Amino acid sequence: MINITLKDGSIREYEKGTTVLEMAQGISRGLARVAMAGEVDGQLADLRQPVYDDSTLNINTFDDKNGKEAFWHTSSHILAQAVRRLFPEAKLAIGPAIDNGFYYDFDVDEPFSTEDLEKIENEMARIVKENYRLERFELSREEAIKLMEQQGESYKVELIEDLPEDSVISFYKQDDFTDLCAGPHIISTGGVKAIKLLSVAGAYWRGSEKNKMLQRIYGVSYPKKSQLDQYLERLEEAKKRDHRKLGKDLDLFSMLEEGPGFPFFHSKGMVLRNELEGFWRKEHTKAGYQEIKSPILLNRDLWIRSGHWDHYKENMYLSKIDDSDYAIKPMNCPGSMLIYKRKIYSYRDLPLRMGELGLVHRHELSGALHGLMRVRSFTQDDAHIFMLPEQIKDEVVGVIELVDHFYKVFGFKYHVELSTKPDEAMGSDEDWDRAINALKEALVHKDIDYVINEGDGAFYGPKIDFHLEDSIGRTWQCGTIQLDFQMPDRFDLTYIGSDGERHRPVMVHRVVFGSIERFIAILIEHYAGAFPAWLAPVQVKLLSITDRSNEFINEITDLFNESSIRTESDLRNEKIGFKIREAQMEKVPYMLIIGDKEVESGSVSVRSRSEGSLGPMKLEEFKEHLLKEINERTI
RNA sequence: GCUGGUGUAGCUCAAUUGGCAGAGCAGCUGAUUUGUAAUCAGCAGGUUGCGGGUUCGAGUCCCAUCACCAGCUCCA
Repeated sequence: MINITLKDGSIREYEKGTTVLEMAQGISRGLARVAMAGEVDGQLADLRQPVYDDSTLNINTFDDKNGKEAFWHTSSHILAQAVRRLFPEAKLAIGPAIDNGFYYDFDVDEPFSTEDLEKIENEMARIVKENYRLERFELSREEAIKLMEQQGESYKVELIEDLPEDSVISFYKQDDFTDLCAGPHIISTGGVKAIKLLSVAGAYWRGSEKNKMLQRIYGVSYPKKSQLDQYLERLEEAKKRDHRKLGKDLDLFSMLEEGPGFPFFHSKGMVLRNELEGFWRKEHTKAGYQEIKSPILLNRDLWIRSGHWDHYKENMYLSKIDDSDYAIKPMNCPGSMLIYKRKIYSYRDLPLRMGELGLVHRHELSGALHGLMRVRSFTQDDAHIFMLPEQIKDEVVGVIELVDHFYKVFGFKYHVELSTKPDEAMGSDEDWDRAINALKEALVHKDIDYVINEGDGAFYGPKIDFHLEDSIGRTWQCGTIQLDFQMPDRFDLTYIGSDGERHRPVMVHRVVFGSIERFIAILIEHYAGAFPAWLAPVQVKLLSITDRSNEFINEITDLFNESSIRTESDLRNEKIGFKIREAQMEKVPYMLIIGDKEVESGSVSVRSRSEGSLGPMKLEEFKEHLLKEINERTI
């Protein structure tokens, strides 16, 4: 007999070799019905897996990450089986579960069409209805290769050949369809009640453009139809919020053929930029930053010195001036380095925080461009902090506090990731350990949970990334704090220590917004274009009922202008319903309706974008209310 | 950059097998002076992304090119 510790801490006895599913059934029939995978001693386990030793057990349902993975993994097998039925000549590559669903790569002569997707989806529904059990079996390397060769699956053979010597080679079989797979899977195909194939796209075998382009089919599936509908609704909602559409509708910016990847900001988009930059300046001054501005165009020698010429040239825009090579900056750091080097610093001068809203240009691949999210020219809210080694923790804490403050203003939740030393890295192990520990200490000090990405740091230093979550649950990486062991070396930066000797300062490179352009894109989608008053391009719109109120409206406009409230008036000879409709579609936070009544009483009739009519208010009272809302940056 | 798709009026979209490029909204003009999400009428708006080709005839078919979209890759 073996002892199994359950999630609630209770211990149960089972026969050796009892499977995870049997245990789930023993715990609760309800749980067994929704079980999709298990965790044995924290290791992801298949439901069919027998357990031979004392272990801890956790049953995963669709609500758990592991459960989803098993579910979507099975879905991808159903997809592959359906494709094999309809297109017997298709070769299978790989088919994993992803964050939101699954995909499978196929090698076929003809790309799949939309009609094909429909047929495949129907075939998948049939396989679900036929409710095959997924049987797991293991083979030796030779047998595995032989089996896959028999089935003509050359990609699978390649995968098996690349597996480590001692690895278990497992297969899953449903009906007459067998696929190489590590698992786990749900018990039978019948559990996948709702499936939607979303798209087909080309994808290289093993992600390398040197390899053959395969056809990748993406899909999602859920245990219940209602969950699928909910997911599809969320996709629709995301589409409605697309910043490219709203950017056009709200007249914020445009992307033109004349400058692919180079955004044009319209006056309303500039209001957003200026507000964000103003907020940034104010908060950074408070936090002890100096602001600098370095040139956009700098000569080749600098880029050689910074290392960009050797490692980043493909992405840089180059120019020749008077027979010398120049490049447009793809990053701001070299400029900051030069400013630092202008002086000799004492250890008493550190930490030195130099901020720059720096316009950078990078030649991104044409296929990578995406609205304001991915552009070729953008403004980083950069800053470089030069410090003593023992100041790392305090400085990082300072940046964390700044980032936290910024994201809270916009109502973003966020999570943090810490990336450690990669295989190829510069700097000694001691430097890395000390730096990583300082980063960890800072996070612990601020009581922030974080995920560690082992070996995912840049070769020049470890980093902390901030991933913010928007109003419909998508995450975006924006802020980063990056330690850099390389730049101070390359530019031979020094400070004079208390011992009178020259020392190398530690440098941190950090951004809060990431890029103003991308941040604006995220804000547009986060707020669905309905910006809080402090950001709204037009904060209040004055709507006349008849032209008898024009004079009063002009007086109000002057009054608001004096307080820098962004005001527009609509004096057209139109019905009030029509004016309200337009102002509403422009997502103006407040509308003031001004007719004879208001002129007479000197009051305004207030309508809020979100709450509708608020009734009459004294003019001064409304003004104070709005100013308070703007100054407090409330939502 | 690669694979597939798309490109028609300022915007959203129509146009049978290749056969006179059309509608709504926006714009302009006129009427209407209106109370919380669309007042009515009229007018104007186009080298169908750009360049070639096939054809009696091309928005439609072919070639090339640019941009965009979905992915791959990369990343703020």
